[in-house]
Amino acid sequence: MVTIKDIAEMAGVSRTTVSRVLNNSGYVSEDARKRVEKVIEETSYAPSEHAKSLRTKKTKVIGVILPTIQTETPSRIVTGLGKELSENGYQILLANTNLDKAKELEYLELLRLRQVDGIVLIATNTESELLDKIKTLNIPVVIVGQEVEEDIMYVTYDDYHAARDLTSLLIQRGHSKIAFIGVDEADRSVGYLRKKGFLDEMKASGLTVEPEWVQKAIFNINSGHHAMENILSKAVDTPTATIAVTDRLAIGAMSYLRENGIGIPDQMAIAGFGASEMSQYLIPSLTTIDYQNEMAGEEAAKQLLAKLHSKKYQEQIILSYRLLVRDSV
Amino acid sequence: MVTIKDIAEMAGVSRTTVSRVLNNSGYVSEDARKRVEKVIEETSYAPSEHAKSLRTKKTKVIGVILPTIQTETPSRIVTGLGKELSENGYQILLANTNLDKAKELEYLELLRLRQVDGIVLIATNTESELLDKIKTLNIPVVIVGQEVEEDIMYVTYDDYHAARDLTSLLIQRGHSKIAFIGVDEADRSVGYLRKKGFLDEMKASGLTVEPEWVQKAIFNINSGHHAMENILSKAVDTPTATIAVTDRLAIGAMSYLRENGIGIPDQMAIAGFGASEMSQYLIPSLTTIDYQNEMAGEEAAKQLLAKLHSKKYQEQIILSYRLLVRDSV
DNA sequence: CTGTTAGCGCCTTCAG
DNA sequence: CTGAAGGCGCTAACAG
Repeated sequence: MVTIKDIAEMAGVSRTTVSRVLNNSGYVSEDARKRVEKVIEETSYAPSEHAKSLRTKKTKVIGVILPTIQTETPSRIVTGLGKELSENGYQILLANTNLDKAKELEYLELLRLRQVDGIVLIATNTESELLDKIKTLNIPVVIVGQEVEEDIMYVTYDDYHAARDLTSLLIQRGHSKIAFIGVDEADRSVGYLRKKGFLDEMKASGLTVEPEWVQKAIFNINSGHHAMENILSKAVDTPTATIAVTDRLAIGAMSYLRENGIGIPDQMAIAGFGASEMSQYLIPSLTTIDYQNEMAGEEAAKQLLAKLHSKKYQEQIILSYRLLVRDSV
Repeated sequence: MVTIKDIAEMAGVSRTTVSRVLNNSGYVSEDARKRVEKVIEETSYAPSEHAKSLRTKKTKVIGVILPTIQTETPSRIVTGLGKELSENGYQILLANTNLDKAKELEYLELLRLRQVDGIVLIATNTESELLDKIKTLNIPVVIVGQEVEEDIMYVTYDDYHAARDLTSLLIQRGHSKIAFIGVDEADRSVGYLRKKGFLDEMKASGLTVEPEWVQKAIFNINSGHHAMENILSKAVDTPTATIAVTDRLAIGAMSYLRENGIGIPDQMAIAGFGASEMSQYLIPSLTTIDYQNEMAGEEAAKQLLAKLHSKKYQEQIILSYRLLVRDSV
């Protein structure tokens, strides 16, 4: 393995000088620089990142913790992160919890040991244990997808108003009996805020919501199927529209409707969240909310990079959304 | 930051002894071990990975190069990789080429500089430039998704026979005019082998294939839509079945059929590859090939770990598949 | 403009 | 069973 020492000897200078041309720091004569660069070129030498990290305490690595990589939202976020980070010479160390909440804490610790320069946490909860851990970490952390206390950086979406808008759309279309397929409220963004937006908008329009219309599901297609079954079998007063907090839940719900010959949107309108790629190819195409996940990833990267370079950047970001009105309503 | 030196002092031993208990190497008296462990516990000390790497030349990091993270196949592979690797104390450094082939080479080099212990390349081509680079790398590399020369480790799928089986199924169902939506043959697995399987099976059954029936698409849903349009508008003799080399292409094709009131499977049967999650929720549900992508990831990890620990493990793996016969044929 | 010196935190002979 | 010493490859004062 060729090291800085070899380069120095071959170029007839000291290691310091080599280091200087490597890092573009301090003064180096044009002559010396040329010689060093030539040798570096010839040997295709590249400095050891580990030795550098040991010395500088910087690693140019960002840890990314995510709940799953099998779902569109986190994948898009990581794509956005990757773009922005790689452009700036940073790389991603991936930590996949596979939806195991305990692993979030574990990985936070692991990434600290790895001395990553920063961490992006694609969060599904905002428990205080997690937030406390983050604060003790002493590494810049950005949370994506959840709004948290003011002293932690985050980038999230305006879930509350998205839900209100979507509900409002259905009401405008003449629906007054609207069902809701949600998820656990521990997920503040997806579980709590989307539900609150729905309920508030219903209330603001003077509409009531029967308890049976509100179902709690988990994050998969089958659960949406099951939830729709519950709504239709248990509700005394059958709703004419349903909002599901993710497109996958909406897809599950649609499959139940179709199996039972219930027309969409005539007998049951339906809408989701997330603008999944499939949503436009469904029959009928699904009305949904488009969050710009890739941009969220890019913003998170920018926040982190700004922090690492001691620059100013907005530390709390709430991104907007687009309502994609399609044939399912 | 607490270092091995601090621990040594606090425990009243030398750094060497601390190192020994840390790595479970050499002899340490029960007494000394206890003291050291106690101090480590109290200080929640953890050794610096960088210092360790500098010394040992091992990093416990595996680089993963993939074409995109937004598609199910690579996501599943990474999930499988992650499981197996994290269980063995390895972590993943992610390199996303975003389908830019030039970046494969670039990242290979970058990962070498990072001194990763091994590399998994989820490959979409087998160009010699790539393979040559891999051989000069001097780091264990596993290729996933392509079959390559015998001196490189790989795990891939039996694309050829999968395609033959699928074609055979359609023929058994009475189809003799079968169209094919493929991709560029530079992707040997998806582009070349699946096409060859199709053609060989047709030939073996004495069936001919009109040139217009064979379309070349790219990896997205719209391209499948477009390909189906081409097939139906250009073919003199209209086929009664279509095989698409990915589920996404099949979904695009289905959407074209539906827009044009062409019944599936009555007027046009259709089948895909990949067992995407959506495939079972489509109307009609899509006949497809289930490759066990997560297992492929796990196998790749095992190959790499075996190599790193100088153990024996099969270096060339071709996984089988399951044919999921559903309503679209 | 350049080189010397001194570590960063760890592991690994080599002597006890 | 334990410790001293050296060095992995690099950067950062500091002194020319």
